[in-house]
Amino acid sequence: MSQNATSAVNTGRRTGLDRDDMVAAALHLVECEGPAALTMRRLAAELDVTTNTVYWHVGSRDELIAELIRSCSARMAEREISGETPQQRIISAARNVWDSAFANRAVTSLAHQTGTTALLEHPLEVALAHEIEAAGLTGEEAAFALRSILSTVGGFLVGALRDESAIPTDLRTATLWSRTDAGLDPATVSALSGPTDHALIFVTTLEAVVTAHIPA
Amino acid sequence: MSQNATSAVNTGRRTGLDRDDMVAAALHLVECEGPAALTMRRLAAELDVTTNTVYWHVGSRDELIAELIRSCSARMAEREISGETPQQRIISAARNVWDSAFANRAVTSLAHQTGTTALLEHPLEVALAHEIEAAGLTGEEAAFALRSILSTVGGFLVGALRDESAIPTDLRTATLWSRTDAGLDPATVSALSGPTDHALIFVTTLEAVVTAHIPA
DNA sequence: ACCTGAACACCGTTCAAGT
DNA sequence: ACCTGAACACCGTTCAAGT
Repeated sequence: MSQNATSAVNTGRRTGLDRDDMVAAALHLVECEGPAALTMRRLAAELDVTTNTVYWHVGSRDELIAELIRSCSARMAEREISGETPQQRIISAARNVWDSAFANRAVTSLAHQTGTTALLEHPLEVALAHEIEAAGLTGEEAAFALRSILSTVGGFLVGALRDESAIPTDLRTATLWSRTDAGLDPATVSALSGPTDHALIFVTTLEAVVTAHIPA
Repeated sequence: MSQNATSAVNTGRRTGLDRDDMVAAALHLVECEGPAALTMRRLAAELDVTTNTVYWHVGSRDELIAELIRSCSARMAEREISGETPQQRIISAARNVWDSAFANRAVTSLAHQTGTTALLEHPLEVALAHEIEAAGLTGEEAAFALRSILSTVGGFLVGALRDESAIPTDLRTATLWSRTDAGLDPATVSALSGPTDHALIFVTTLEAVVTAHIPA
């Protein structure tokens, strides 16, 4: 992809690339072609170096990904919290987690696959924690509310970010329901065979969860 | 692992194995050594055959996994629903999804990684759908309630089934919170740095979601 | 119909060697 | 300090060939 400024071929040393360039190229790869495209060999090819050069700078694939997630973490946290009441502000903060995940779905999927979701969302979670404390909860109570809300967000995100097009037609949720014949109302089966408005059910459920955990 | 009954070495034809044996061995592998252990080569070695033999019987890795999930699906659905009121029975049915996922966490993780969760849980979802209809909801209303409840279950499952020991210490949720210094109450930070009682927050939140979506 | 040997095109990672 | 060539031990999958 990028050629060396110093005319000649990459023989010997000095590519002019550093760790940050590796991470930047990795992010570019993930956002353009998805998490699966991020392989060490592919990244090396993109940078016109050997895989070993990548290894020298980033250590390993896991470290590269951790660094990538870390670098996105701060950027994704730049979101405003709105609302008058504590409950409204908590809902707003939780929606920020949802919105930022959607705005960066490739990176979010990568984090999810590699178990680094907590790292990616931590700044947004801290913001949410502040709003929960502002509502009057601390300690175990605050932790309980935060974890409940975050799990709720996570559940809807998994459903909403799942790439159904990558799944064979006959294994898709809608297909499974359309083939269901277990004495359910045809209208119910029909509704379940159609598309899902993830954002709508998320917001509705989020309000219920927040109302249940946060004193008015 | 298993040797041929017919004395000699596997030269030529007839291993005496069929598609079901492949699926059974795959299940055994997943349950004993986790989803990552399920590779075509590993499975072939376990059965004392060539990878091609596996391919001949199951088609591909994706088909093998789909078949594996399908075979677990029915078995995992054998759960009773208890409770007097519609709400109680819905909560019971939702807990069955949770309980069966825990009882079969290796297979559940595999399904989750391969996008076949819907296939695995479908019978339990059908049972839940029946209880929702028994509560008086049909069509879009029933679908809305079902999807909300299932997403909620899914969110808590992701958190509860995640293998934290596979994540480097400094990327774990607890570690991230213990290092957080953003003006939060020390008691809150301390609580968030400790272990999570997934089952407790799940049950509490589930009740809130069900109450919000199902008329009493 | 059922199975093997050999190969293709990938992975992550490491070692010894070069400048 | 920084980079390459070559290799190791894996993947999923396919092709031609055997019985």
